[in-house]
Amino acid sequence: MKYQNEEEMLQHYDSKEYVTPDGYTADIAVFTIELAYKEEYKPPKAELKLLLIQRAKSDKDGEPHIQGGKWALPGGFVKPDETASKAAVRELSEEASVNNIKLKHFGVYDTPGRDKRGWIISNAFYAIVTNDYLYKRKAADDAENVGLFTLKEIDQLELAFDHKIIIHDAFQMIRKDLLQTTVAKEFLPKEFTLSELRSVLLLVSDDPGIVNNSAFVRDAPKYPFLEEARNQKGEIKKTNRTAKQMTRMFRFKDFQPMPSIY
Amino acid sequence: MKYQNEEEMLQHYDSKEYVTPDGYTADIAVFTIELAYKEEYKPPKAELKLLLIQRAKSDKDGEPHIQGGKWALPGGFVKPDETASKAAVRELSEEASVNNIKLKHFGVYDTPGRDKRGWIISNAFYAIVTNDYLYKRKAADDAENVGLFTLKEIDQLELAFDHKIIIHDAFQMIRKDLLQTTVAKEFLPKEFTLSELRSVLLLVSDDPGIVNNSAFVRDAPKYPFLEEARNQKGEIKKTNRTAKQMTRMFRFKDFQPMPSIY
DNA sequence: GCAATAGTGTCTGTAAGACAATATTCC
DNA sequence: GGAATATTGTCTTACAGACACTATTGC
Repeated sequence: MKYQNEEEMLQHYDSKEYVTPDGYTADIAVFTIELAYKEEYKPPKAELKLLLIQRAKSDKDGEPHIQGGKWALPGGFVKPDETASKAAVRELSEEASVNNIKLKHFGVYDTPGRDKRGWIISNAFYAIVTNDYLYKRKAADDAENVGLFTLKEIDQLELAFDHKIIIHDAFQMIRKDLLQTTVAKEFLPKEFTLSELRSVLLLVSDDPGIVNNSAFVRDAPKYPFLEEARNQKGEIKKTNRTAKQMTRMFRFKDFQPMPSIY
Repeated sequence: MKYQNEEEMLQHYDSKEYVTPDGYTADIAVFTIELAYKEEYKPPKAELKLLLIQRAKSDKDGEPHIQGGKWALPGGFVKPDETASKAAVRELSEEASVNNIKLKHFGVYDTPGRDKRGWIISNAFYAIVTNDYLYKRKAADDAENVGLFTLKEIDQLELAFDHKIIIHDAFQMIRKDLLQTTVAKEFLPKEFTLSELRSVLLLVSDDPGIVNNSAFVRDAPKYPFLEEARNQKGEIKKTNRTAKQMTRMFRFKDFQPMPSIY
């Protein structure tokens, strides 16, 4: 027996005796809903868009960049002292100047050959940012350009690596989560009107309980995860940003419902 | 410019210029429901259990094994020519002689320091096997022992790495999926009685629509993802394995419902 | 007053929950 | 007949969907 105990064995453990991955990356599908208040006193028209960056054709030394010119999800290599999730936060800040956002992991992409550089594993996250964050965005070091695209527009683009697949998965995931969890709140201001919430939900559902406006306003106040926004005096807050008539504002309560098919 | 194009650049790309992970593993939470038909003509009593292996204290050369003696999820290193998902299938077959099962990825565990051997990333899957598969199980090379445990029992065990966290996540995930998808079918034979389905659902829900037997049998036949099992003559198949009285059998249709909180 | 959104009322059919009653069958 | 599960029936209340109607307000 060469080693007496686990401590000693660990000192002799050398991972390079085995084949190890060549890289570990985090890619982020940054969703935003453009709540276009085109006219005053109108409920917004929502559009679900994804932020993509166009990869630079070459780096600062003039070397051609892998998959240069193609559009891609923001992301990059995870450093050994961080989790993929932390790397995602860092990359978003570096590449797209996007901060303070909600992240959720939704998949791992590790098909051999997906990246010509070698055995590279990608963790996919989706993030949701409200529109105003994106106004502050700017292209950074290895991003030539940044843009917002609908799923339809993305299908026309040439995408890097297997990002088209990742993006389709991301859209499916956000659709599911919008209906089964309260993530819709990430697309909305803290306090919102029912027509704003409804315009977000209409992106992903044609349930009559949502489409039918009367039914929606009748039932929404009863949802266990919503409550009316009130001021110090206990009065319901109102706004007229979606209609001439002042309308109630709501907020999400800290309650996670568990819908069931049974 | 050193390189003329992407081909040439790739030839010179050397991942070892960067720090890369020391390992990429797949761990599998193998669930099974023991449908104990203790007495004849009784609906089964269901218990949700997880398969764990006890890590060998040392390998065949007598070297101490990392985290030897502790209980752990079956799993192991992913090879460079496979996906984590494929590795999971292989490991299950090798370590626990479990084959032909449904796998679902549910998380990545990459907190620095989670494995003393270095920067090791684990993909977590859950798998569902019906009871009979497990009767064929046997401990293999680096597993000293194999056992089935309830969540309560697991909390008493000493577990390797961060497997206790992974296991808790796995139980949460299976609970959610049982209620929001049709995975329940993986715990059941292809054709089952309503009391068998109900005993599975009772593990994770106290919804009155499930608890109340009359309500359950009244509504279940109307679920869009269930249909009566019929023979060639078009008659509803029946069995008396859960009661003296013959009872209808059902099967899952190929329909994925999308429950909603709105 | 018009247009547009917010919110309420009405009606009908169906679903949910509780629970009673009946049916079947092995022993 | 008894025990145990399966299945149907009853009743009451709640909810869903459709849609008409009222309210508010800037122009």
